[in-house]
Amino acid sequence: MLRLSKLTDYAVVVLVRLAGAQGVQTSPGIAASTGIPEPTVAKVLKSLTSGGLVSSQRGARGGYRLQRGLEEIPVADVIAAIDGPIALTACVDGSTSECEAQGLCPMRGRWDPVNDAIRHALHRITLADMQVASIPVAFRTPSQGLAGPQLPPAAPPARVPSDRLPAAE
Amino acid sequence: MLRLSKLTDYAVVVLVRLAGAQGVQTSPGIAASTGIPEPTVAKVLKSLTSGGLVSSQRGARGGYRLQRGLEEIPVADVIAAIDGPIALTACVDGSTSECEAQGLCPMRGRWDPVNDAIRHALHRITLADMQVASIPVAFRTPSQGLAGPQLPPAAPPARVPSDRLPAAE
DNA sequence: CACTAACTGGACCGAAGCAGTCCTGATTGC
DNA sequence: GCAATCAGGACTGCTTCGGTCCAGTTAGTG
Repeated sequence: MLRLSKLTDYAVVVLVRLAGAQGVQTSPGIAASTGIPEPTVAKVLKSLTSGGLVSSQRGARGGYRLQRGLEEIPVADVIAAIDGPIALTACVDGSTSECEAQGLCPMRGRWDPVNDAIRHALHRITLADMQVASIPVAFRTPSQGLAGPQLPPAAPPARVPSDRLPAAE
Repeated sequence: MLRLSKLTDYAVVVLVRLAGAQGVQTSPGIAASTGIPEPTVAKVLKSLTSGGLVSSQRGARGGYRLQRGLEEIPVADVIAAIDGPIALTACVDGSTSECEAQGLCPMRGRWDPVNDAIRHALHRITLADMQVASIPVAFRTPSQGLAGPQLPPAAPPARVPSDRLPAAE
C-alpha cells in the first residue's frame, strides 16, 4: 500500500517543467512538452494553484508560474495539494469519535507517531532533491532490518528546520 | 492520500491482542475479543503468517502465536505483510521500463529517496511504540505550513488505556 | 478409528475511491 | 468584440480494496 496518487506524480513533473522557464506557461503547452493529456494537466494545475504552489494568470496570454523555487517545495506540499492532508488512517480525517468496535479503537491514536514520522519525512525532501540525482540521505540509519526496539528520544531534527535539504554530498 | 489499508490497522490490533496471551489463540477467539469479524481476522492472520510475524498451529487445539515480541515488530513489517512491499509509486513494483511518455519518466527514479525515507520512518516505529501511550516523539513537529491541523505536535495526554486490550469478554 | 476443531488457500462480489474527460462560465489581452 | 486561457464544477469508467464464503488439510480427542 502507501500508494501515491498518479496525479501527484504528474504534479511533480509539471512543477519541474514549470521551473524550467521564467515566464508563464499555459497548460496546453505543458501538456505538449510533458506528454501528459491536457485535461489532466489542467486539473493538476488547478489543484496546485489552490495549494498555493503556483500562481495563475487568467485571460489571453495567461498561464501558470511557479510561486516558489523547487528547493522550497517539499513533496509534502505537493501531496497535500493534490491528495489532501497527509494521513495514513481514515480515522484522523473524519470520524474520530465513532469506530466499529470499542476493542479495536484503542489503537486509533497510536498511528499518530507513524503519521508524524511520514509527514516529517515528506517535509524534508523537496522537489529539488527529486530533480537532482544525488540525494543526501535525510535519515541516518540507526536500525537495520527490524532491530529498532524503541524510538530514539533525542533525534537529530535540530539541524533541519523544516523544508530544504543541503545541496548534495 | 497515503492511505493505509484498513486491514493493516486490523493487523495491528490482532497482533497486540496476540501478545496479550502466551498460548496459542484461535481466530474466532481473537475475533470475539476484538470485535473484528471472524473472516476478516482469519484473512489478516493468514497474511501475517505468510509474512512470518505469527506462527500457526493447525488442527484441533490449534491457533496462532506471536513469533516475535511487539517491540521487535516494526510497522513496516506489518504493512509489508498485509499490503505488500512499501512503495509510493506504482512504477517501482512492476513496469519499471515502460511508461506512457518519455517526458514524465525522468521523474520515476526520483521517488526512490521518498520511498526510502518513508520506509525508514516505518522501520523505526514498532508495535510496542504504538501500544504505549507515552511515545518519545522521535521527530518534533515543526508544524509550520500545513503540518497537522488536528494532530497535536507534542505527545498528547493519554486518554486511552495504555496497556493492551482487556481479556476476552 | 472417527469426529471435530482449527488453519490453508483460493475465488467471489459489492463498495469506494481514483483517473481522466468534458462542459460552462469568468477573465483578460489584442 | 473576439479569442485565448483559467476556474470550477459534474460526470463516467475503472481499478482496487473490504469483506465473505467455500472446499480442503491437519491434528487432537473420545
